[in-house]
Amino acid sequence: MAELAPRYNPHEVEKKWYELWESKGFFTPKIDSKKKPYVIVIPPPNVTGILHMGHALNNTIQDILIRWHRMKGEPTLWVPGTDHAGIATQNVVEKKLAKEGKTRQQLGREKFIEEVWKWKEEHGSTITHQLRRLGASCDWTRERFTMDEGLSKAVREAFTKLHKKGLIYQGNYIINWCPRCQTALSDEEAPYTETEGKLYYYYYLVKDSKTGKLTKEGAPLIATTRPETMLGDIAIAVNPKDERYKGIEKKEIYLPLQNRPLHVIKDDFVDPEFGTGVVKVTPAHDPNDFEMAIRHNLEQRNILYPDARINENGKPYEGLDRFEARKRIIEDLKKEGLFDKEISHKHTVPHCYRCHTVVEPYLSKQWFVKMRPLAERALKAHAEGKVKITPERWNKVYTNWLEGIRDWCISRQIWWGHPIPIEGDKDVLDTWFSSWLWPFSTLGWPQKTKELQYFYPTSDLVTAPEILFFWVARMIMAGLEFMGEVPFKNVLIHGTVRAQSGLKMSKSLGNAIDPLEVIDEIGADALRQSLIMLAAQDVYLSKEKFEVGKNFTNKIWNAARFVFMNLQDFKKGTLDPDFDFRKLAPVHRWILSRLEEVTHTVEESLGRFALSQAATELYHFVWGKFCDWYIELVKPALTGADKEAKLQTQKVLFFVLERTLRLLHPYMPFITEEIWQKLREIAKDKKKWPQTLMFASWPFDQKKHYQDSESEESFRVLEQAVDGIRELRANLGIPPGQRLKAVIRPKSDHVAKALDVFEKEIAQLTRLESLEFKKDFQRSKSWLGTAHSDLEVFIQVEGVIDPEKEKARIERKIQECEKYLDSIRKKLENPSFVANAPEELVAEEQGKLLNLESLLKTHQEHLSLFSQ
RNA sequence: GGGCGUUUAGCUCAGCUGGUUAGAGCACUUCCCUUACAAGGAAGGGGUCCGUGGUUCGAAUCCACGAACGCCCACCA
Repeated sequence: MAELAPRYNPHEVEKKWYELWESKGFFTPKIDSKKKPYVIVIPPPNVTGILHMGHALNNTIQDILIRWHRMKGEPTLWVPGTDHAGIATQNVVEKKLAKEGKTRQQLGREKFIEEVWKWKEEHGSTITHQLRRLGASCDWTRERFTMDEGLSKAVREAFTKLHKKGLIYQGNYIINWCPRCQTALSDEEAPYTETEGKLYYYYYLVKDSKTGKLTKEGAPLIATTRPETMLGDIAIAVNPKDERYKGIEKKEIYLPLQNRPLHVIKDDFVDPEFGTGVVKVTPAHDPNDFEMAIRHNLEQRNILYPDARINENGKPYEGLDRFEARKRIIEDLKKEGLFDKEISHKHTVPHCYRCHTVVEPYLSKQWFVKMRPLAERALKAHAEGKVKITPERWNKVYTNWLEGIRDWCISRQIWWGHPIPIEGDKDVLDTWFSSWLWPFSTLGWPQKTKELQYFYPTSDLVTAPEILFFWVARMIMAGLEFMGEVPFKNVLIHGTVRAQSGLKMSKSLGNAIDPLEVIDEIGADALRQSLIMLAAQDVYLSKEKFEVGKNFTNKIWNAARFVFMNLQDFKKGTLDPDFDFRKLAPVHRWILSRLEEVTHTVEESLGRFALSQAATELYHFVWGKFCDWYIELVKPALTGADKEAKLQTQKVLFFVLERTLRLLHPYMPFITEEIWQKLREIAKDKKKWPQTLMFASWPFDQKKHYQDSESEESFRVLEQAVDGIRELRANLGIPPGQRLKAVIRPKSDHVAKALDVFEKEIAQLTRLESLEFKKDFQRSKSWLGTAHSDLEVFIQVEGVIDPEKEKARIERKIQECEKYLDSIRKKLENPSFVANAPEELVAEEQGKLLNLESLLKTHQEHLSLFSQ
């Protein structure tokens, strides 16, 4: 006979079932042309990654959707994989080499790439194993890596196609350059951070027409945040409408320190309000100046080596780091008497998203994708409703970005990545150039595989908002471009997981909670349930927040234990699916009606991606209805002599538990499978059951909606009656075991009728000696009562408590309370106590005060019972 | 400079399209180890739903303005 261990042991259970699921191939869907598949592609985590709470949330959501659809009988595919993460991975391997005293340059390119692959073989599966621990039901037989052969082929194909179409071009442009990683970065990879910087003012030089000498007299004053870039100045610019600088173009302007002649140009870009109204023009080191240089046909003068040291164009500062050069140049300007002032200036500075080094706008030859034509189709598809983003507000963010899209710099000067298939080019492609093909490259594209045909386009994409531009928007463009169809129909954007402090969780900040540690402590199900219940929006995590899930797991386990303990002699197996519920006793009809209701709300909530709401509904059904009321009500029938009543109860317990496990399974796959398998063992029609709960049918059925409003209404009255009696008992200090006589005065005939339905149950739950329903009950002194919306409840206190004595007892308590309160208040009103005592002590006293005040209020209310 | 989000109990947050007395978890108080569960059960205390004004028979919910905090985007040198 099946029974459950006194304690749920997540480790054992999780290992056992996951291995079985995976080894039996349960995660691999069968292609069935008659059925519409449900497909998700995983946002591939970095191959260097280890599972953090963001992943845990993201993948729990996906797994819930996947398991839900799988139970609905749809061929369900979740494609897993990892991303080669160019710069990140290269950094990791370089660090490893550094420990061995080696650099990648010493190794050479080929050897280095070998090292990376070696690293990948050894460590690359860390995160996918961690996903297994979480319970993720990915089809691991289809696991892909963005650098594996098939995907590399897809990348080459995509590049070639776009190149042929003229959508890929090469050119000298200002790009974001990370001097540490020594590579170009896309705009998205160079986020701006607000920085407290300086704005430096200094004079340029003008050639005196008489003496021919260079002087600051009559020369323009210029403001800049990056004085070192003056070494690359080609011109100065003013706004053509700026009256102050009328005729400036006739002057001969020279660059200080290098004493080079500069052009003077007029351009609308210059804002007369900012700084001095004169801009130094440095075409090779500023994107705006670059644009101006093109408009005015100016030379571009590069002054930096790739590592951001000054190059030979910047003599005499050659060899100095950019920030060192800045210092020296300011000093030299001061020496020459040209420096005017510096003021503090808040501005935003781009930083490398990988290493946080200040990014340098840098002129170099790079590859670009012309985005405008791609973006227009993506916008059109979105406008036609082919892709929907949830929550709704992200749709505008998406369209705004596409409308203002700029060309995408796709070449990177690193070694780890897809080589550009153009001869003689040493660059590799941006990592995202492989990820944007993910929804179809993983299914075999450019080959026309049957997988591609069947599973594309995918269904939903689940992701954090951070990569909406990086990834989601680009996938939509790629899908339309290469497949002629959007890659997914829905994008679900979930909240960001943060530490309690509001900061992003990160290892380096030491505020991270490791999901695996939590799984070790309380199990994957508890982690999943907690995360989902919390994740209605952004999640601010702390360890205590996992209590909800932990306690819930325990509750489910114990409820199941109770059921099993009472099914020992249960031979009749399952409740027939087409059993007529209406023949059952009201209490059974009630729980079945509630079960049906929760099934519908869960279905409805999942349908609009309100996963957190569905989780909360289930939680309250299991705990608040099934455990707190139904199990309690049903206990006597299970131990009583009425065999028919007992059997009926066993059947319903079995039925409700089994159904509930199915509803919970997407959220808590392990514990539900464990219990469900035990139910399966004792089921009469075991052979009809699927091998796993994963394949049990999802219990929602639109056509068969069982609702029993009569028993539900009666139950609401029962709750009021029971609450009323318990309230009186607790408030009057009557021991729980004390038998009582009670009278209920219903407020209407309707309520009276409802009361009759559950008369026995009311008496049972409140341990009554007798219970009467009297519409015209007149209270005498020996009865005390309380009112609820549909009824009033009275209990006889004569012989149970002495009302006078009880009244006196409460009055005494009130006095004690007041006395204590008084002493605390005095203490807190004493200024020297508040000033000198330790903070904790003061806080403690204040806490006591609040508690006592509430206690006093309670006592006073109890006292009022006697003066009704 | 634009855009978005958040503000509800001591703490962390639910509250979907406006509708009984605004909910949950944790914490707190009192009682209870009742044979599923003390990681539990029962009974409680605690809320001018950020502010102001408006729409409405009715507003935590809708609108306007404002405040605080947070996020995203943007070429002000």
